[in-house]
Amino acid sequence: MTAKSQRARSTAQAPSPKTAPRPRASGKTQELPDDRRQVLISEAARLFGSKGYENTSMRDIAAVVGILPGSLYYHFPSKEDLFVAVYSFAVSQSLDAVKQAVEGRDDAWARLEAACIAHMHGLLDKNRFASVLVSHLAVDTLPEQVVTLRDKYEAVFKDLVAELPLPAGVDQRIFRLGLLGSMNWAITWYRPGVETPASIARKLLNVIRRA
Amino acid sequence: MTAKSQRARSTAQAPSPKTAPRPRASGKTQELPDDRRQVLISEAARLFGSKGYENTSMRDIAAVVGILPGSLYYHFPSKEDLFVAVYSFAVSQSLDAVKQAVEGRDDAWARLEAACIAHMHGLLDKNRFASVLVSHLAVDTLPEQVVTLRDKYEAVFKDLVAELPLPAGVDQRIFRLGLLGSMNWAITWYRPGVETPASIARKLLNVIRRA
DNA sequence: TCAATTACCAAACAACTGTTTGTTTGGCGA
DNA sequence: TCGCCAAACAAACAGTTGTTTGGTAATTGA
Repeated sequence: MTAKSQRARSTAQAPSPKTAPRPRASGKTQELPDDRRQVLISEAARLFGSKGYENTSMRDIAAVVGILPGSLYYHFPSKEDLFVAVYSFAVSQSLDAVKQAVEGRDDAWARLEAACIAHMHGLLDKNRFASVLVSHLAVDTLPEQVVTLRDKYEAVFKDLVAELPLPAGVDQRIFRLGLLGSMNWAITWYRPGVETPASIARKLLNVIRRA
Repeated sequence: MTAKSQRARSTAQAPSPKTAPRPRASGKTQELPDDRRQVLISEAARLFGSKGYENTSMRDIAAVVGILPGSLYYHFPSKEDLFVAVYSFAVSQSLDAVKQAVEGRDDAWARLEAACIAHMHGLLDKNRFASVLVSHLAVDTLPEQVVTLRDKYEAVFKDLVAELPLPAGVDQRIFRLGLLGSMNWAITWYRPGVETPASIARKLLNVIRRA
């Protein structure tokens, strides 16, 4: 994500094979003839999320997929484009999880709690598909699209907070940013153990929530 | 902070010139013959804090100091050692600021508020000497010494929280981690404007504090 | 005055980075 | 059977990275 990329970035979204891609012939147990692109995104997400963007090389990603580095460029025009795809995937996954957790519940606090639990789950649990969402700290080096996606995701929490019967004098924006911060920061200290992501989410909310 | 450094790291704390260093002969207006090492640390802190560790090269640091890259290795045996020095400096600075802000106050909430304001100030204000404290997200790639330093800093907040008359059922640890998270996360969204670091600190605390 | 030390320069090093290029493979529709 | 095309390989490219080495002015203590 260096400011000066080595080549100009295309805005295209990669070849996007409309015609069904042919299944990989090689390989022992025939895997699903699944969308190859999605596999790349998922594996890259895991690496970006755990090691960070700058500490993950295209060679790393290629290796875990079982491909040569150059071959990645058939699917994505640049590393940054790959990151955007990964981030976009993570946002849609998290959005789905949060929305599904919320729906059906009536009480505003219960809805927010469900959303927080879903958020923490995506952030800290085995999959950790959401961890890439918070793997980047230097915001001004983030591609514009990514910032847009992040805002889109956080808008859900904006709505949930708006529903809350908060006492006058409590800034909704600060409330939301504080809550998200306290949750996102958990990746710096969380270790699997007695406390689950869900229990942490509940406790964090409990600190904020008035008796 | 790659797990496998290119060379083994020394544990030494750099030459540490006890004898007064000679003033730079070159250069127009004669700067203070100040401790050179401290200048390096300060400039490196600014770069690490704003661009992040991996996006800051030894050449970047050398350039802002007006030195050749290799010359840095006279003062610090490796980039990682330099980072540890920077982090250590940031911790001691922040510790001083927080302790000074707290002392003289009696009320537990007032003490915590003063500490939070000091913390946010160091994090977001012009100097931003504390921003390097939160510039790293992947904790397991952090040098051990840095983790120790971080814990030492956060211990102050541990004490401040312990003083608080919190209602039963509120986990002190979660309270502290949540508060620190909500503050530290502010570097991802704070922009200088109407809201000051101090006002943000107060509002974040106000969300947590019970009426 | 002279040897030692401090703090640097100049130049290179190997390893690694993202990326490009040309080529090959295998299946599918015509 | 033929040509097409998705998807990969193989190999290199140029630039950047942290770091090392050997030398050299300026200052200092003796």
